[in-house]
Amino acid sequence: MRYSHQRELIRENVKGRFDHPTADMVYESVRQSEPTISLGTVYRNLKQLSEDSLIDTLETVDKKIHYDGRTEPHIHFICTECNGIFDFLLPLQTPKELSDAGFSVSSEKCVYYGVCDACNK
Amino acid sequence: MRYSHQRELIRENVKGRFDHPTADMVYESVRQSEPTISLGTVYRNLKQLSEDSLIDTLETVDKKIHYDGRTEPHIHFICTECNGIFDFLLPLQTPKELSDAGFSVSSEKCVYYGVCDACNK
DNA sequence: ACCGATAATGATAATCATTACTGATAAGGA
DNA sequence: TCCTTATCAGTAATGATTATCATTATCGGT
Repeated sequence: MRYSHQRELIRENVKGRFDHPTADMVYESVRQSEPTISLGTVYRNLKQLSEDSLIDTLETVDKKIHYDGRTEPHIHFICTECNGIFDFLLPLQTPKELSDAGFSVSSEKCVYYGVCDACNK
Repeated sequence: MRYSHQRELIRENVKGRFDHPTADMVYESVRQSEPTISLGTVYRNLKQLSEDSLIDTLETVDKKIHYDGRTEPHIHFICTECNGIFDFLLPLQTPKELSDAGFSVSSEKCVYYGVCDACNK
């Protein structure tokens, strides 16, 4: 991947915030210091950075893709009242530990990624 | 919710299959027995059924919403080679149990849903 | 320091899953 | 049966994301 000033700004922006921004949110933020940057450039680079695992993605909130500067293992807690997204670093808190912290869990969704038995052969 | 023939067909279709279909896949299938059903009707009812927890959703595959007739707790395994979606019923298999079954896990994403501490007050 | 190949950009058009709208139909209580 | 209104079929609109394209920037080689 060849260096580019725009991509570096985008990477630094996502790495330096913890509000799980969408492409548009990153665009608005980076635009403050780089007013001529294009929305397409932001989309293109966010996708590229996540494909190279330099940033992470979170698709389970609304119809938008949210990006996450944290690359260490952690889980997300989504509040069904305020739609806020909270990080909980691993090792994984038990539901009881979460409820003690004031977070009442009503459901969870867990997805594993990997290679299935058929493709492993 | 008032009874409707179309909604019943849609519910039965999703409940009777385990390939995590998209709205379009349900549409094509239900259309076999109900040729005049509208795609908008399928979208409307799938959304309504999932909001009432009669079916489940899975948003983490591609840009489409996948629906799931299983409502009992289970996790999904997504193969990064063939994009297949596999169900693993709870109690949760350990990564070792999965690898023994031929499924090699490379990453996982876990989301809890509930009410955060601020909204609980 | 210049050249050439090509990756990356800005601007904008296209895509496509989903939602909204509209007039007609049908469920179900009075 | 009549009335209210949820639901329908058909279709237009929405909106996030991706593709296109002419121009610009990066960077290894000369």
